[in-house]
Amino acid sequence: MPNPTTGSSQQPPRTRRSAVRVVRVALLIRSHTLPLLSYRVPNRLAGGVRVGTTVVAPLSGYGRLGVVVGFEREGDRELKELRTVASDLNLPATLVRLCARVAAASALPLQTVLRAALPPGISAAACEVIRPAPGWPWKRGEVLGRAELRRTLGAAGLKTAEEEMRVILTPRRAPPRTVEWAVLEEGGIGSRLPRRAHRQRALAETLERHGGACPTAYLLDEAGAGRASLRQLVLRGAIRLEGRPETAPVSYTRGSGADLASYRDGAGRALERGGAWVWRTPTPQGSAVVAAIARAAAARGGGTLVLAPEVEAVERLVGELRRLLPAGLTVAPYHAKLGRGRDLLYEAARRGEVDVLVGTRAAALVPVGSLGAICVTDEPNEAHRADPESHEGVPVHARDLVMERGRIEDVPLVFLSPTPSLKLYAPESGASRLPPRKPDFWPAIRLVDQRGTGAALSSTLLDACRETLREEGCVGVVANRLGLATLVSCRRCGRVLSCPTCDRPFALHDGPEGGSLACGTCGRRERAARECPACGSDRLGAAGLAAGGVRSTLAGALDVEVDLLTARERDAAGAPVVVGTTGLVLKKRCDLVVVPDADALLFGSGTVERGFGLLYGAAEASRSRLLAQTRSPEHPVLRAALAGDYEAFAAAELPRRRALGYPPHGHLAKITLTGPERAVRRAVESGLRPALEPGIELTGPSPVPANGANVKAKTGANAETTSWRLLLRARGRESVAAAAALVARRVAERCGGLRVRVEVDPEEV
DNA sequence: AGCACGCCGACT
DNA sequence: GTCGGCGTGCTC
Repeated sequence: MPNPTTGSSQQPPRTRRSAVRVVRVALLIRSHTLPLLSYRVPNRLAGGVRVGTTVVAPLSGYGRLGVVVGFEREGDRELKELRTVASDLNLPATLVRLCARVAAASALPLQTVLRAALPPGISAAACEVIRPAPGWPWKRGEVLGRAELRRTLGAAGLKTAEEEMRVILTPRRAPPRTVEWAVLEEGGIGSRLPRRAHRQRALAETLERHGGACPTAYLLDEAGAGRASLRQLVLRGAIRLEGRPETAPVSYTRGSGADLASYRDGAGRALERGGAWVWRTPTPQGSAVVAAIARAAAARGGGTLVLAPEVEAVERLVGELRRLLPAGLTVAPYHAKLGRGRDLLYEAARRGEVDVLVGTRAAALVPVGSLGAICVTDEPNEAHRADPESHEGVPVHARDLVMERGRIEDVPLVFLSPTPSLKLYAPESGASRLPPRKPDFWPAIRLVDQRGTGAALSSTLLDACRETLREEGCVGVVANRLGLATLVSCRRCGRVLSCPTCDRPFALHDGPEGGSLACGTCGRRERAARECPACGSDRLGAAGLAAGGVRSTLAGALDVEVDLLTARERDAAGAPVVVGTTGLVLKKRCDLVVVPDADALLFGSGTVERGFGLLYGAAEASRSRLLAQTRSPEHPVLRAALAGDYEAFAAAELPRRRALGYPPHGHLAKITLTGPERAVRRAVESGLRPALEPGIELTGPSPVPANGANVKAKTGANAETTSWRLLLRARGRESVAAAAALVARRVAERCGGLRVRVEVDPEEV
């Protein structure tokens, strides 16, 4: 069978005579059901068309941007011709193959993945006037939007104009933006400034330090001056302002490389042997390990692609790499917040001008000239996968994406984390292991057995906090649940107040009139009840450790200011005690880290694997001591996490995963259908179940409350249209993905009222 | 019958 | 993404 991305094996396009005649094209329009289409290559374009060439091809009369994804033998079918090639958007053939694999493995349309691999901000509607017809208001060579052409020529007129090649679609990179620069005039300023003009002097000095020219945005920021001072300098004739084309934010390293020696062997070994490697390295050593890998790659003449989970981590890493790597290498960040600069970086990386490209998952598909290594930091982090709900980027974990990329481009991969995901650590994943690095420091651990106590915060815990505060240390308290309490129950009959739709206990949130009840699953909010709905008693009591409650209890007991740190709020910044969610509290290092409910962290929400990582991270974030309260002090996962013993954890969990058929031993796809129950059931029973291949197991549909209030608002879901979950399980990843893709296509084609979303191998089910 | 509207499938 | 076909349902 001919491979769709490499072409038929019968007629390899080698010489001019056998140049490609017919190509398979993925048109980049927002339609999830449009198949790949075939076009004839006109003689004038023959030779310039290969896999990865971006082309303009007609579809219902109009030109469309597309990517050549394969060849085909000439048949007897009448085919339309390609119109032009848009050569400054071409993708490397290897990247197209990667996109095809990613699409197949994730049940996503190839078009969606290709779009993510193209430079951001393409103007796909720009048309160039080639041969203006008599009477046209435009001159030859003029570029204008398709909308304007249509307004003047009409729909039919535009079609004819395109067919006669009077105008052609010219998809192009985002036009370069100009930024304002301040330039020192001849003769400088120096003594001519009045003595009191501090700001102007600061500006002038900063400008001189930058060699006499600098973008004004940086200049004002660095000198701490406003535009008024800048104006003054212009009026004095000391400087002038001018527009210059924006440049990619590529910077040079300026270190010595001296701190990297101890990681040289590991990095060298991975790059020498190639393939995928897991390197268990303590989080604080992460930057140095990345630097060592980048250095080893540079020594072999290759660039390095580094992936970090969040923008903030990317920027931090760029700064540290500049400091750690020997002078003379180029480093650049790549993430969505760069705006237009991202497009320039894409181009610089493609031309091989960036030695180390550090980016978020958006960078995983960026072409990098002479790529020598790929490095994924904080590998198990879920932020490495785009939220499938947001429709931004490819909802595939960067780990899985670069695994494929490494294979196709034959580039060594190194995955870093002290607690790698088990699906990667399992020997069956194909990743080899480098000798793990020991943490430089591990805190003293104190485990408080809470069995048989009613107190939420033990006296041991409070004493430990007091002691740390006496020594002027800081305390970080991990409480992942928001609100004052995780549940409200009746003290008389024991009834737990729960959400009527989700049947999960309500959390108690702060607010007027006794606060409100909030459902963590669907986002439902209610006024806090005064009486038990079951027995009418007014003896309702709140329980369960939540950030807000822990904070007020601690503030009262310790008599200090306590900062609450959650995604939403942060007050009392700089307080000696911080209570908050793991991600935020563990970012800052504390002398004492307190985990008041280790059981909730480990088993409360999500997988045990994630809980293990969080607890391990809590220990890493401590500069001196860690205290954890638990009701299962003997639990092996808890023990392993607190002892920093990942190997013991993996040894216990890996056989369990194998037995359950979790990745990489088996694969699953999570399919979410949104719509009325009857339509969902009909679609599943008549359309899907009979179409499944043997060996693929289907469970569901089971109702899933839309996750969070914001999702509900976005999708307009209501009581009649809830979401339904289907799970597909099979041994092979490709077979679940294929089945999931089939489901998605069938539902999209036949069941108009339903929305489908597919996630292959989600991090959590 | 005549027309507006919306859904569906084709487009290469 | 764009278009035409066709069915539904409403109006003259």
